[in-house]
Amino acid sequence: MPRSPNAESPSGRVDAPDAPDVPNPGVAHDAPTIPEPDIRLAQDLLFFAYRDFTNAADVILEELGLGRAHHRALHFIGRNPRITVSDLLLILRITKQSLARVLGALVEQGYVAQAPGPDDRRQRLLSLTGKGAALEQRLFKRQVERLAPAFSQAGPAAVEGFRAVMRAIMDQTARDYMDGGGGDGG
Amino acid sequence: MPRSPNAESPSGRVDAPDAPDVPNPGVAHDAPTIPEPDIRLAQDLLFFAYRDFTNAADVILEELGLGRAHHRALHFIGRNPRITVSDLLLILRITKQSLARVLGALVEQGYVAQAPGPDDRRQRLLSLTGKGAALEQRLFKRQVERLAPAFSQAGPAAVEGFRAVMRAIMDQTARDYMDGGGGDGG
DNA sequence: ACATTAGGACAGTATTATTGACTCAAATGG
DNA sequence: CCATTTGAGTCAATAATACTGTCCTAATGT
Repeated sequence: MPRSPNAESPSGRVDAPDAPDVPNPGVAHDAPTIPEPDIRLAQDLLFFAYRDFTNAADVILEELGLGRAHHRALHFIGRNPRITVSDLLLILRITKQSLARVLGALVEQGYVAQAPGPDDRRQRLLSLTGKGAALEQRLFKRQVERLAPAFSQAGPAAVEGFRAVMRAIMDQTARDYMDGGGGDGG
Repeated sequence: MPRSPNAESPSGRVDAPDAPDVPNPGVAHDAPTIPEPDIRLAQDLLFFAYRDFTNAADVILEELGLGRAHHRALHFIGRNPRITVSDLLLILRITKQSLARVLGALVEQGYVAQAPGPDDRRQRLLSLTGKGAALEQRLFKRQVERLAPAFSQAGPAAVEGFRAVMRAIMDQTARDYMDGGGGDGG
């Protein structure tokens, strides 16, 4: 099993926005049949852009003996303070055991704090410590250095298009996360 | 993709947040200082879109006992017939040993053929066999099923913007590859 | 009381990557 | 001709990230 066993998983925080003009997901009924070269180009774009985007923070991570998995956890905890372990697992779509190693290191090194849930004391609500927030800011800055010039250069209209396309590429579950409090209100 | 030791570029062009309104003669024009929420959003978009894009082909790969590394090699060999091993390494940015295992499996299972270079007989020019092209088509189809509806839904203008932004995110090396024969001409 | 849930832990394995050193054959240059 | 470099392959060891299955505790809920 290479990666994720399932492509879709029913998530918790589903705040269903009624889809606009999405007919049947998966099948383009009347779609103008995108030419193959356009798709080929998009494959390359996704590979190179994602690779170089993620590479941006690697120097800092390596200094600290952390990896990208730690960065991802840090990012999503920072964006969702007091998130439960379960909800974080749903976002990352990795197994509990995979997260445990990464999260354990982050807690042990004082980047992430755990607090018992007020309603359910079994929960360990995750938040960044001051140290964790500082590191996340450092990592974030590196990615800003890559993304901001790209956005400026491409212009606001292009950025709008970028957002629309990227959003349409991901699954409904991920769209739901982004619409519901994920990252902007939680 | 766990990590790469070489980040390859501190991305020379960095606009300092401390120096806001300085006109920048070198590049297009000065950045209107992209708001942090826009960058945060883009981080999430890149994570989810890339994840779900790559997941699309996983079912087929798993059937065949192959991984994403095999898919990437298959993709870039398909797009660059008779590519040398060295050039493939430059595109993928992995080590010879990492490629060797993947490439060995693809050759052994008859997906990729090696031919001695006509000018330099040390080279083993890589191409897809019929079987390899068929598999690549199958994998490609899965990704079309994810990308084509996204493109149709977002519209041509959005796709243009998507391309501009993604292109601007990657390093110069990758842009050069895409401009030069990479993928469309050889 | 009992089943379920949240979280953690242990043991083992797979994939993809890394480094370093080494071989071999072909090309290249004094 | 011979020495060096280069393209490719290989061996051995290791790291990071992920997976599986199983078991455990404590809190919840019925």
